[in-house]
Amino acid sequence: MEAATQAFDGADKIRRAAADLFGERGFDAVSIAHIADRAGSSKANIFHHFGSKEALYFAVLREAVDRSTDHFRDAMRAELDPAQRIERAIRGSLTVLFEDPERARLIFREVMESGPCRAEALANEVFGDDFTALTRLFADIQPAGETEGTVPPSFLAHVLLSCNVMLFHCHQVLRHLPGGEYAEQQEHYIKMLRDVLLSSMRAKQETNA
Amino acid sequence: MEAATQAFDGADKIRRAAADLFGERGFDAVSIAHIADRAGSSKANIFHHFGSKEALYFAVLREAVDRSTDHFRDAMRAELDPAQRIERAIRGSLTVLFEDPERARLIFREVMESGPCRAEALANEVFGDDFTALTRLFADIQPAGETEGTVPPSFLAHVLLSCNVMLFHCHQVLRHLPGGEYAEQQEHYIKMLRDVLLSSMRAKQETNA
DNA sequence: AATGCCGCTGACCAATCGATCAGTCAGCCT
DNA sequence: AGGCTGACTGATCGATTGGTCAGCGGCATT
Repeated sequence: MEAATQAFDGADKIRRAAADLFGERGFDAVSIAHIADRAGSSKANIFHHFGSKEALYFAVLREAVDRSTDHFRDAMRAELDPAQRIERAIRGSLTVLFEDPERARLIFREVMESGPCRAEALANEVFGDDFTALTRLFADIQPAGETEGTVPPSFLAHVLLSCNVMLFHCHQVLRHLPGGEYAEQQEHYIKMLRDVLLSSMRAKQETNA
Repeated sequence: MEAATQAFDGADKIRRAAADLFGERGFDAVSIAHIADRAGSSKANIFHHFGSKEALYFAVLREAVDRSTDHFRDAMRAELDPAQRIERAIRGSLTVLFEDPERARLIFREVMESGPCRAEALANEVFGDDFTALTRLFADIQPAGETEGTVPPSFLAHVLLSCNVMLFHCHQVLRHLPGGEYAEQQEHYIKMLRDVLLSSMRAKQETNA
């Protein structure tokens, strides 16, 4: 029965429950019993499908990463004027974060905690493509011939992603800060960040020491 | 004996061991036994001094927060030209993060995980003053009379803090990204972020929808 | 009908968790 | 000397942890 979807089989229900719980509370704060309970399954069944808690965590992480990059890539294909393309990139990145918060938290925790060993693998195999795409967007928009003495595109990508990630993780705190109303007005936030990025691209650099 | 400092008493050794471990691995991944071991004390003694694991965590957190705000406040007193004052603010915030990484991680985890309930308290009692000070710095620098239609100072504070926090937490990943060399050249990074902030202040806003 | 496989389970394991306990020891006040 | 306080400890508690195992029932194949 339930022939319509095989995506609702036991292993997948476990994966989704684990993704939610790991995202909310982190690896150590979540027990196999919790996951089994939320998935409507048994502890033993989790080990039957995934072998260990760590293996389940990695399975969930890999799925989250794959899904995120797909969303992100869709978000910036349009060929519009610079301001609109930047807006689109900001909104796209923001959408990736907010439409699946648990998974976003999962990934960021991994980035935070990864030592030098796993960091390089994460950079190459996980975030490299998206960061490169975003960098290229800024490089394309930059007025031709004016690439000397300006803020490099990769740094603008850093600014965009940093502001978005910070807004995502801290908006509950930001909205209570004096002048932090932007944390609740997403469209307003997007326009302000767009202006910051645009003006940074156009201005010539301060060159004093 | 050891009359020079009473800061080396048992409770303080426990606090410092706990700060290191909680910062490295988070609340749930650290056990009382670990802390007692690192502090050269006993499990029971920790409960004698702090009552519970949660109480110890809060004690550590409060101390970390107090120390951070002190450092941050020192970092931007100078009265220089705008570019130098911004540079100073960036470097100050960066110093707070990197000179005591465990404590910085501790605080950021708290911000990430705090639900709506504790978020307001954190904003008012912990980060409010620093954020306000930073916002005022940008407001002061802004060319007088040109405050209309520009990016508001509080958003520039958001940009500054976001970029620094991201650099701090993710620099192991960032340095392996294409164009991410800035993650290892702190002075270069500071100058680029300064340029972004300066040009954002000076430019007039895009006003299209 | 008998077979083997697979998704799944309850009972169970040793280890570890946070927390409590009675009790030791050193220093201080009277 | 005697009483008291506070720092400190080893032993131990019940609960929970990640993980194991024998076995159940349904389903397809032979």
